[in-house]
Amino acid sequence: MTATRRILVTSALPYANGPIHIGHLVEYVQTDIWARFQRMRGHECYYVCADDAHGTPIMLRAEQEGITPEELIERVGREHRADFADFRIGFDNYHSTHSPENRELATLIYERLKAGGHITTRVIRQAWDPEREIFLPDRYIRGECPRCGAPDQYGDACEACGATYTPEELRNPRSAISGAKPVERESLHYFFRLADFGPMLREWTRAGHLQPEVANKLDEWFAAGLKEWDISRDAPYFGFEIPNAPGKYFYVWMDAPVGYMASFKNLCARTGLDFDEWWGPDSETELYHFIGKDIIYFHALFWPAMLHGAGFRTPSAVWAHGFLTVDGQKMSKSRGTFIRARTYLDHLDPEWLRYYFAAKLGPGVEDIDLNLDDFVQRVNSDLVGKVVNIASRCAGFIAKRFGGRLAGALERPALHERFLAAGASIAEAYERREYARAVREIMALADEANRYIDERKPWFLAREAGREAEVQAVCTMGLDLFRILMGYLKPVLPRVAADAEAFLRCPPLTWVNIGEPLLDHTVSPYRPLLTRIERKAVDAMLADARADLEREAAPQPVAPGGEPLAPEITIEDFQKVDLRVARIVAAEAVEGADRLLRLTLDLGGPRRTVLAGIRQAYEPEALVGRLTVVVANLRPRKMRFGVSEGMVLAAGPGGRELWLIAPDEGAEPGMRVR
RNA sequence: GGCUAGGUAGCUCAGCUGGUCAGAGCACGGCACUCAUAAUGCCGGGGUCGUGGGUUCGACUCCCACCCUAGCCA
Repeated sequence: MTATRRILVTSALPYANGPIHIGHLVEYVQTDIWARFQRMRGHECYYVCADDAHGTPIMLRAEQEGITPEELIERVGREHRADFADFRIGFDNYHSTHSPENRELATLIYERLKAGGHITTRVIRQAWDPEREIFLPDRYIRGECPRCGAPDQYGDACEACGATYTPEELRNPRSAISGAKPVERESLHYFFRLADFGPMLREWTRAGHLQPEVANKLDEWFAAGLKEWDISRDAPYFGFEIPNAPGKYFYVWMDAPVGYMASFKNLCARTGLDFDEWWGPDSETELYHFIGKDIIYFHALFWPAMLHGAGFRTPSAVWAHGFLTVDGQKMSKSRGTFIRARTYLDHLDPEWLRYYFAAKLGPGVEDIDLNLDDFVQRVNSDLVGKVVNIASRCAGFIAKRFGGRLAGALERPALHERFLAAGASIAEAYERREYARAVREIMALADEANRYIDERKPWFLAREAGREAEVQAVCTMGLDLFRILMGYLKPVLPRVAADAEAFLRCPPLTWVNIGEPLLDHTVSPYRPLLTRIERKAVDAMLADARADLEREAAPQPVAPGGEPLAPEITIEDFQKVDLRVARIVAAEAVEGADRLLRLTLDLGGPRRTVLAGIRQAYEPEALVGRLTVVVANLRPRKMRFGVSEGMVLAAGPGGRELWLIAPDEGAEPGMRVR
């Protein structure tokens, strides 16, 4: 093996305004497997991440919840950490972009870029919400698509026809925050002169730091020309203020990737690592960023340019992956396939999903599909039926007949060697992020191990007198093969591997010690290392996911009292309704009508007769003498039992559940209600 | 609309630079076995490799057009 490498890996920073979902997890699982693999190889490998905590959406969401942004990101950060921990994502550090380290580094990078002449300013015109007094990002302007006329589209693109445009082109634009019509307003913005780094980037993107298909994509962008990048936002904004620029803040995407550095710096403070050794321009360490394909632009252009321009090292590689679909569909809220990490954890074992992702992940940017039927079958047959089964079918003999004692020699050394030899190819697959290939090769070995046991038939030998030693030898061999398989799967299945180590009573498996068989060694009694997935549990999870969404889709103001709000009216509309205080001077049941009471009302002068449908809720006697409110200018309506000259106001769904509206003490009949 | 990636057995996927490349796992059918969380082993059925053209002695593999899916367009 090569000399010890020094490796720092990152996953993209999840945004701190919402929960982790299983789509996010593809990336964290992918990165975690890679980091665990590197550590098993004996390399020095750190895995850091952080919450991406700045920007307009977080500011607005906090406001909506009536808390400060700091409180919001603290709470979401706690949830994120818990979700990751439960999925056994083994971060060495998890930090936040809203941290002193990030402020310091973002500011430093900015100042160095400025000193290098790479920052420029320019006045731009932007949509402004006159009611909320805030500049509106494109996503916060809604209106009709200028091309196809679809209503309620974002300010940058139409979801119906796919057109892209600017917010100014939108028809009938409205602020998504206040509903006000946006106006144009000028503001001084700060720009990063990306084109200054054109030559450097062209070289960097073709120097093996990116996947070939990603490099191809960048060529397109180069061809289109590198534009200046707008890195400032105006107050009010939740983020870091730009030095010497009051009221101007770093755009969230400016300080987000700096969060990688900040998190590592925070780790350095805790562990004594030397930050400069890892981030200095001549660093000899390796730096890898795992990202989703949607944020390639930021990581393959802006980020290397920023780092280079500020005198830091550039990444060894940026690796993009595709998105997750569920049962072939984009994760969809309406289909109930939008599954939160927590919802998954409430019903299913995280190791299952880690395995399934690994079995599907390759080095490219293709999307992967979580097919739930396939998920159940694949995990059950591969992991439970094949791998774990090997231990299970050998352990019984070893425990019952030999008190847990393993034989002193391997029954078939050549097979042991073949399993070890396969490790090179498996390691190469992990290294290249060809996890699907690694898993295929490991499962082929598991098939072989099962064939071996089948061939030697320890259950048959056990019945023959004098062949005990063979039984022990075969099962020892089987457990040796199992141990090697567990070692190869350990990056994917950390919990199962740890339990297997406890069962085998062996030191933590590494790529280095995996070749050392356990001989003349006592193992613990076997306990099932992994159980089968039941389709029922998957369905229960889906039902929960749907319930989550319904809760979310029906937020408080949508249907107060279980009834949607009527269309908006103006104050003029309301003033047409003449509401008056009335005293009920007489009330009697209407003959022949189950629901009606005939009320005689005093409106401070004229008397009115009103037929009210409240009979199931009120006894006539109880109403006499009390005050209520009546619609006094309602056109009289002729009913079967007479003419009703108005309408009394009552709340509730109807029947017995009706409650008359009454003015407070002091109101007099005839007073108008406004 | 432009660009990128992909469309291979019921499902999930391998198939490098054209000539045993038509494959694997799961599912399905039969047999064997019973140590194991009904697990395992052996055998088998099943695909005109998105559609239509073209290049070639020969194409899943190259070229063109079209259809479908996903993503990107700062």
